Amino acid sequence: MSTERTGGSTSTAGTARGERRAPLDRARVADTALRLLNEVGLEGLTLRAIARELDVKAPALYWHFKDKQALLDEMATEMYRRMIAGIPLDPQETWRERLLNSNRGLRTALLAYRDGARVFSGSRFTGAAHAERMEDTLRVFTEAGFTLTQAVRATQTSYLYTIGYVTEEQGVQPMADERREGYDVEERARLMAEYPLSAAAGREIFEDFDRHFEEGLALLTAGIAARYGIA
Amino acid sequence: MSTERTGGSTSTAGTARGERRAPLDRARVADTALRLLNEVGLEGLTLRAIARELDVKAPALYWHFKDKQALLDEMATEMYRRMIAGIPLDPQETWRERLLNSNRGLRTALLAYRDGARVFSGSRFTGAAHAERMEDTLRVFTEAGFTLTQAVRATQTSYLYTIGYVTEEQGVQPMADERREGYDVEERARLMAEYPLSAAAGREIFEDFDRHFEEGLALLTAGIAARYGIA
DNA sequence: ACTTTCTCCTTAACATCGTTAAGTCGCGCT
DNA sequence: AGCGCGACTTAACGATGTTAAGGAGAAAGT
Repeated sequence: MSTERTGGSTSTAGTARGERRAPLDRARVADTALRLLNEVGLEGLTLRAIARELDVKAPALYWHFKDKQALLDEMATEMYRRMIAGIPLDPQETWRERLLNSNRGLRTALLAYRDGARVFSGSRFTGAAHAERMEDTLRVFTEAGFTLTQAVRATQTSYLYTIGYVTEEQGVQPMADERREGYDVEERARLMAEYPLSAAAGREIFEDFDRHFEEGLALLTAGIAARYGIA
Repeated sequence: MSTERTGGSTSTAGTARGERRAPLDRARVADTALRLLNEVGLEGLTLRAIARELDVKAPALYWHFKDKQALLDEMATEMYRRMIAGIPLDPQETWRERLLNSNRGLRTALLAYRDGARVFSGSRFTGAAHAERMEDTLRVFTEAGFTLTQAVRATQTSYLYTIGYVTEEQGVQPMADERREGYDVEERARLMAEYPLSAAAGREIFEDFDRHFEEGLALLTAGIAARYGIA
């Protein structure tokens, strides 16, 4: 989506003439791995599959990454970069807008990749590239009257809610169109016939993810405003 | 912790005399696997290691579980059973107490096992054993004046927050005493010298997990009370 | 111009993993 | 006595992450 493409993509055909393929770098590998992730999912994302996509053999990846986790870390970092590129930062935002926008953007970014939430929460950022946006968000909050402690609590709590939400969401619905088996709402209701409230709750848990995510965010912003006394 | 133990535990010694070992069942396997989880972590929890602990060979587990995921599901279900056993349900509770108690209990239950949150959130309950407690909690909320929709939103949102919180917490601190490398707060502060707010936020993110978890819960309860107009 | 060094990748191999197929051994039943 | 079935074992398969050793070609040194 972002950087240029060079090599032949489809298979093991190799470069056509004697032209040498440009050497890999971490960004190209991470980019390709993210594309592949959407086709095969996290459990299908093997080093050999990634290497094949790059027209290279698996051990070549160890020249650029010390192990698979380091590659996953780079993927998470790239996901984050694309996320903040999709959320332009407006210095005029209120803290509410900032909180809503960042968490909506985070959810969208995670949903953009199959198993995105699991990749993201199982990895750590490489470098300190994420600090700039964090700094700006904390500034928005402190200038709105929050103490730094309150600002961190507010943003961190909603961040963790979003991660938890999307993790669960992608467990039920790996991609926007397909649904994982074993989550038929009606069958669940039949199984829980003895527990009417829980049975009815199925629809509130396994459907309408967009709306329910928003409601959770609304609860959080209401709580932040109420507890910290900032409108 | 809960059921009786029979076989020799330490190694491959086998039963002493001609006495035959009692046949396995799902509960014994799950119990042993949970104990082993704390010693070796999720990535060390192989079928062969579990089998060894049970004085059995790995393929024997396939008599009781269709695959490894089914065993992990049973482990998650057992974690849940032990959790609700640790939180006696008091029908006199207010919705606030119920919400605080269940989420504190959930966090404690997840922290009781290395990688507990990842095991839990990656698995699904076997059967409908969890419905009883869910029903009771929804009853507490609806009798307090919430609509069913509101009750589900309130409990689900805090549930997802807790899962997200502990997942992150165990990423930094796999067990109560040990800390994973790469999370030195002071080194992080030095790396983020250009971003003073973010640097200072480190302490608010990577230390004092108990207190910060509580603060997030407080934000949520405040938000639920405010948005749904129920004291 | 020749050699050395360095970069980036390949080939080969290892230990380990989840999983399946086929066989085994004792127990209860008829 | 023979049979069937429950509960395992032995053997093996393909795949995975990872390491060791080597090799081709560009860059650098003298």
